[in-house]
Amino acid sequence: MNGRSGAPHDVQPVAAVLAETPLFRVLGEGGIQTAARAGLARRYRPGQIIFHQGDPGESLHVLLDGLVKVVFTTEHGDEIVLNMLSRGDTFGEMALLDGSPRSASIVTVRPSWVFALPRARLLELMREHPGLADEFLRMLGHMVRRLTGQAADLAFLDLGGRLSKLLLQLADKHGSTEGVVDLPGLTQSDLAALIGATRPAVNRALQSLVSRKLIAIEGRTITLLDLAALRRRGGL
Amino acid sequence: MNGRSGAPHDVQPVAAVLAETPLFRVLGEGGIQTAARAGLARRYRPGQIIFHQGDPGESLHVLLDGLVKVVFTTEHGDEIVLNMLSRGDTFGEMALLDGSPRSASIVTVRPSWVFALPRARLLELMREHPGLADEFLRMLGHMVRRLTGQAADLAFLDLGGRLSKLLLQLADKHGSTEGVVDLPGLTQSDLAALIGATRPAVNRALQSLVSRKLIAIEGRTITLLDLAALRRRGGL
DNA sequence: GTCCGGGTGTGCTTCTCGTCACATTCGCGA
DNA sequence: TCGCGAATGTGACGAGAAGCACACCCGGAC
Repeated sequence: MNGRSGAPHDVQPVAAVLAETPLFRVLGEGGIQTAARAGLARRYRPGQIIFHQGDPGESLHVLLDGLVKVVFTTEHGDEIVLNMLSRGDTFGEMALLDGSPRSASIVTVRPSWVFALPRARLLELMREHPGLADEFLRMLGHMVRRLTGQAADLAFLDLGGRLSKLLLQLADKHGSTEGVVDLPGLTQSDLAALIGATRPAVNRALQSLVSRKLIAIEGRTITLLDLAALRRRGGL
Repeated sequence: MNGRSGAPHDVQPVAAVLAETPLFRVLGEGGIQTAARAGLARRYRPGQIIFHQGDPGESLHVLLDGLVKVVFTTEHGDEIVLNMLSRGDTFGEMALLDGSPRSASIVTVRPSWVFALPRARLLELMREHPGLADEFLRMLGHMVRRLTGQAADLAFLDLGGRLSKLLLQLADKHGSTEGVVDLPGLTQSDLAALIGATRPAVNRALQSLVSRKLIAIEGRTITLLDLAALRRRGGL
């Protein structure tokens, strides 16, 4: 970190994170360096918007560090959080499928460091490395599966079930320690938007889990005490 | 129709439908013929299962004629209908992204005629016609958008709203006449599974729409009387 | 014709969860 | 250190929809 963050010059740290992602790993050492030089890294403060739903989309993004939420907004202003992303996750893939506008907004929750690769550069890379295209398709498959699962959860699980499942997922994907959800900046309103519920309802559901000793809350840190019971509650 | 339905020999009628699909249209006259010969067409009675969720998936399918539903089943046996498909629609695309098992089952609602193209054949075609790959990606983009919309609907619309929206979509996509949902074989249970609700609740919501003169029901035919009001009810 | 089964229309009860309203606490900046 | 706004914890109320039960209707099999 030399202060000139976002400059295409400090390639090494960018390449280091890209090497951790399933998508870019297939490029190999050289390809990753090329990719890192082909894009631009930028830093964002919490609460900033990386791009808006509806914007023209011309780049693929990789979250080098930090935490962001994927927010879908309806015509009436209702918001649902489709996903939380942390280090090594990619977003903005939809722009590469067709030229269509961004289907959701990306909002930072914590200070974040984001790498953006123009569509044209990525297509070049794909031409050179067919494995990249394969991996890209695998990503899309995963996304479709996750979305259908989310729809099924909304249809079949009650609020407590959805919340239990969400906590397990958050701890698994973004938790620093096993079985702990410690995500500064993530409010109960965010949790509510992730499971399609209201903030007061989420609060009550959390308290209910606390009283049954399935979780413990201190400040913004949620510790999962009874994983088995939570999984049962979440329909797993 | 010569009785030997499904034989790879009667290429012309298959090619005719393929030419109507956005995906295969890009192949041009010759490519479509090749594609039609590379796959297999089969006929199904109502209620049959074309493939099961969990099956290994090694082919892309095109619905040449008929009506099928895409059913996702949870571990507990709860079912949600993700989509209805009619003539010219494709399904089973997920198998081509990765080698993963089918993510949903396909069940015929009416007598259906289905074309199946093995994964390997499709990949060959894509190598020859790069436009096919582009079109395929566009399809996936559309699918992702539809799924996020579905999730948002489940989160924000009440049962009546989801039902209104569904009726508009069904009339638009599968209706024989403008503003009419005439889908023999499609039960109220199916409607319920499409919007994540119970069958009695759907019935009541339908009756409510009837009493307010937004729709009319005679037998299995639903006529949409007040499109504007339905759209409003469905959050459009 | 008669039986049977699946699909449809309704009534009733229960409970979840949205809505509104408010007190309390936390965290950050002046 | 104080103060203010945001985030959190609760209470009361009502609407919506699930669950359960049952009557009716219609079409096909025998």
